[in-house]
Amino acid sequence: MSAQIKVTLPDGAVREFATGTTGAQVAADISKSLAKQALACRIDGVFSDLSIPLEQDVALAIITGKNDAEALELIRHDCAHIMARAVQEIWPDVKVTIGPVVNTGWYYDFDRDEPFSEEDFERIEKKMREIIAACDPVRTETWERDRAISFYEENNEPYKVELVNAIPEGEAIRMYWHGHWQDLCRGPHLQHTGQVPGDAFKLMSVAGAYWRGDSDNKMLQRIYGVAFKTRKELEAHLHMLEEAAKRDHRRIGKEMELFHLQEEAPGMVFWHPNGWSIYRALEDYMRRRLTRAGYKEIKTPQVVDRKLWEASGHWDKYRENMFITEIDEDHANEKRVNALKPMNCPCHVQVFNQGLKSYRDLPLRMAEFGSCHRYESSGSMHGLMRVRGFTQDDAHIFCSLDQIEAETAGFIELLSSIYRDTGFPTFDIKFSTRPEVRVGSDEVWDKAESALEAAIRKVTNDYEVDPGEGAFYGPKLDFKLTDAIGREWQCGTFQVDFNTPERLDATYITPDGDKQTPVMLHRAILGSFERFIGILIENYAGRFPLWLAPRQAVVTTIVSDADDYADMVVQKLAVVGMRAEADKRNEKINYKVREHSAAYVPAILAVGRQEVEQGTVSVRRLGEKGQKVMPLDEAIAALADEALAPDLR
RNA sequence: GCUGCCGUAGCUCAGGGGUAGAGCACUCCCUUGGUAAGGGAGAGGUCGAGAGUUCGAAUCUCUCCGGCAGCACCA
Repeated sequence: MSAQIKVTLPDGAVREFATGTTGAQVAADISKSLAKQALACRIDGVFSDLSIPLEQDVALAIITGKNDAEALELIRHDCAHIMARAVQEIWPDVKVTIGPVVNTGWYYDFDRDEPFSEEDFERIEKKMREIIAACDPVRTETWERDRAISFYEENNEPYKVELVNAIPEGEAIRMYWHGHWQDLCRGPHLQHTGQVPGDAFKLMSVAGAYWRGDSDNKMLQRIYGVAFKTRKELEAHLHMLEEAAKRDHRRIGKEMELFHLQEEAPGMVFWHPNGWSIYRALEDYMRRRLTRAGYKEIKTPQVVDRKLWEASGHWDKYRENMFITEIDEDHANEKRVNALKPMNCPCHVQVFNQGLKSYRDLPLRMAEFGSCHRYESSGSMHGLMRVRGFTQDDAHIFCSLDQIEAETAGFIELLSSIYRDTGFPTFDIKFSTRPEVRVGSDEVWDKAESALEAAIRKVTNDYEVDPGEGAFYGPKLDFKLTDAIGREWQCGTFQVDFNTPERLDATYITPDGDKQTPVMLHRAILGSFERFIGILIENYAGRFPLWLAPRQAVVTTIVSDADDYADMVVQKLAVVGMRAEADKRNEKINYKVREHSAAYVPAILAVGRQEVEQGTVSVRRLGEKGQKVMPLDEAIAALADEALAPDLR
């Protein structure tokens, strides 16, 4: 009597079932083992629970552990719920909020007066394993809004009430139960708690997080966890984290004596000789690249009267991030307030404004290694990655609307080449278009956006569009590069600006003899030297290529009879422009090799009696096991060649 | 800025109401050794800063400064 529906499986097979049959029953019909392994399903492509009754003809795909990404998402999502249940079983008065899946695991935000400590983790994990071992069934129902609200009001879960109220009209309100424990959730979830591997998750950390991500709201406690399908994968992940920690630029910076930070100047870098050597190698390289690309380098003041910042709009919109200077009243001749520049753009317009400019001067590319200071909030600073005093590889291109496309294309080409040279062959592009609140006519925006997009297309079709995320003064491109362990860093930027030149009265004379406001293109490739060097340190894990390495070679003696010879070798290396030092200490060669290897010196040249007699050096390269005896001149020539910056080879 | 944690020798860290310890690094002595730690001796600290409690504080309390994780911020 009951109507039949047709279920099409991924292999094309069609089976008939009674209306209302669930995905789980279909799986059981196919095989017992599938029924057991089934985690969830896709109904006409929609990620769903196996307990949902099928009401019409559908395409059904059963998801098992073999469907990697989906299985992991399910496991992590169930982990979030199981953790929340464990927490509420241990501390019944804790309020639950939200618990989504994130890259390698999940988090769940709780409202609890007393802080969670990492000592609590063991207790929570134990409880989670009990819940998993119980194999409690998961079930789901769709409820009316009023019913859900009164349910959560009765259960004293105010955050859930707020969440239910926020669900848009027409969207289903799904209630889930993992055993006796209940949560509001989009789903889908596993068939029962026992499908979460009990030995492949771990609670990682606890931290504060604002309710709904708004700093005006109450701060909740967020517990992060990671989860995988097997214990082995969990262990591999934890191992990867250890390896990443070893690359931390703050740690390597200390080990290699590159730089330090101290509390008298929070967020400002004290560069040591080794770190400054990397900085200079990079700066010299960038200077050559920019010059060759048609940029003119300038230098502008760091301390500038507030009048200019008022004109640029920074005083109004950015003052809380600016360092304002104070001049001793007894010594100041005049009352004036200055600020350290947080950006270079207004200063560059001042340079542009000197003398009358013609359309023949455009495009005018003005570059500065601009030292900027921003009063960043205390919690946002992070080693070299986010600092208060930094140097941008900044430049502004003054051009006409018609020149935007060619300038964009030229920029992307330069940026790709520089990223390749510095060890980052792949990077992502994000294209941000006009926001709601903006300056400039739609016609001008049309032109700017299409010019930018056309320019990217010349390089790649692989870019992401972020609608509405552009600056109020123009559309922009952001460039994120990927390091050796797959992490992404935003460095480069390219912004079209219709606003600043007008505010600061920049003009040029057109072929018709009219005055016209130029377009200003803000652009950076490294972003800042500080941050980029931080990324370089982590990318290379301290093992810099020769052209960047602070000490490119150490010439170390085996016996003191070779001291003079070692000095001579260092001299020869210096003549070909290499950064080399002699190590004539009274230590065994084993000890010296160990020490210099640990300090990531790329080349160790050992000299003993044999080398002195034969005019050779014994070359040991970082990361290689043995060493190679080579004629001195040959060794030096090879090293000198390799030590050249990529653009000079 | 917010929540939590942390601040002891140059570095990594232990300790903890009766004014301090380890390893490495450092200095000196012996050792001239052929590719990732040769041996011995020595020196080194107002326990982040200030205030409070106490007979006594590095240890307990408070405030501040700085750091770490995350959140917020990053035109």
